[in-house]
Amino acid sequence: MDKDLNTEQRILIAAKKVFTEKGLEGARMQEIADEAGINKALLHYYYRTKNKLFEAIFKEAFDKMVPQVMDLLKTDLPLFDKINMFAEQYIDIFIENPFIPGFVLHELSRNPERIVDLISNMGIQPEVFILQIQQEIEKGTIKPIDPRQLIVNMLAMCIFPFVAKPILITLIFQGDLGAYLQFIKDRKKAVPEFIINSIKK
Amino acid sequence: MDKDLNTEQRILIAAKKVFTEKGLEGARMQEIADEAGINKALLHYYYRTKNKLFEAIFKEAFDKMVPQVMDLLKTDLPLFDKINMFAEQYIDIFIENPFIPGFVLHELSRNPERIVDLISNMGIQPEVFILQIQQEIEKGTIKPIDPRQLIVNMLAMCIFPFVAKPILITLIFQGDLGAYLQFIKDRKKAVPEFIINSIKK
DNA sequence: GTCTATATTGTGATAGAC
DNA sequence: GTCTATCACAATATAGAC
Repeated sequence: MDKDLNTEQRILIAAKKVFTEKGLEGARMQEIADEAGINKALLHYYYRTKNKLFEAIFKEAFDKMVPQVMDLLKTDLPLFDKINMFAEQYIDIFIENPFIPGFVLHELSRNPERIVDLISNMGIQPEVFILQIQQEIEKGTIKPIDPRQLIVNMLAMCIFPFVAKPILITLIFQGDLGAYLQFIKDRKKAVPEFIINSIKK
Repeated sequence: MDKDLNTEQRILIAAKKVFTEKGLEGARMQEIADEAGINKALLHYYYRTKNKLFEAIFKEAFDKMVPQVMDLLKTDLPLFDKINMFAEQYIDIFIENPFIPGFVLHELSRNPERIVDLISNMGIQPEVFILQIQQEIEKGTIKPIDPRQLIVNMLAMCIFPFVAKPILITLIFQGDLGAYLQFIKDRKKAVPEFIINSIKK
């Protein structure tokens, strides 16, 4: 499996799989080693401790979760265009990495101090987007709304369906995985439509 | 601490605190014992294993997460009334139990088989609510929308702010916990308003 | 760099006195 | 019922040969 990749790459791929699915505490070094097709000792050779290996994976996951699409909100595109592109791009990222949202959210809850470090390095300031929303309200283009409520609603509707995947499949899709996946794809259009319907005058 | 409670009650309170904050894998029996003001052996006296104790806690948490408010959706109240009451009651539950959403979602992801058992016992059928939405659409009272998208949006906007608490506090509230809490309270009105604005004609 | 074998530690669980 | 002391095992981590 993946014979053309070097050992370190195989470790990172295996570790990402196991850590994102089971979390720091739930993951076993043995399982990561098996997944990578090597033995435990080699894991410690490349990354001295489990925590060091975890940090490498977590940072990568966090980068997927937070900054990429946030840059979009800082551009000078029209508001409705931003909302459309944001939902589409964000949901696409999670279709490719379905375990990332639950993983990052859970690990941040377990260890909130981490966030300050992670965020201070990257310039994620929602102020620009908030300002844009306020200006649209003043211009009378959209209905009055607390910009922070709007942002959290956007994040919630994009992220939640991945965090709640098992319960949604059972409760709403009667175990039909295909129906769930189609539903997720549909959300790339449905979510921005829902948002824009709510705020447009 | 809590000297008027008996040992079993103290164990359950302590276990709820530790399990919901750290999960099954992250929780330590020693920590639960300390929290309850007893020793490890006594935990095993009341609940033979860690898993048994966990199951007791998880079931209670799941009951808070899922059924209570779901009953509301089966009543014959007008649609907009339901949406208002649902958001208010659901968010109130999580204000009282802020760790429940992340806990339940994470543990269900780790062990999805559990869901079928848990749900089969309680009659949580979203069909009634879905039917009501479809009827309102046919009557022309609200805009056309996939009822499942609407339901997931409602759940997402109520639940997500609690799952993402640490990241929201840092990213949106610059570490101001009080602002976050006020924001959550405001959502009891803001969420149903956002939803109804989106679907009403 | 990669392996086998082993050391070390952490933690769930039990034995047995009171 | 509650405690102290201990066991047994699982899991991280290291030593050392190749």
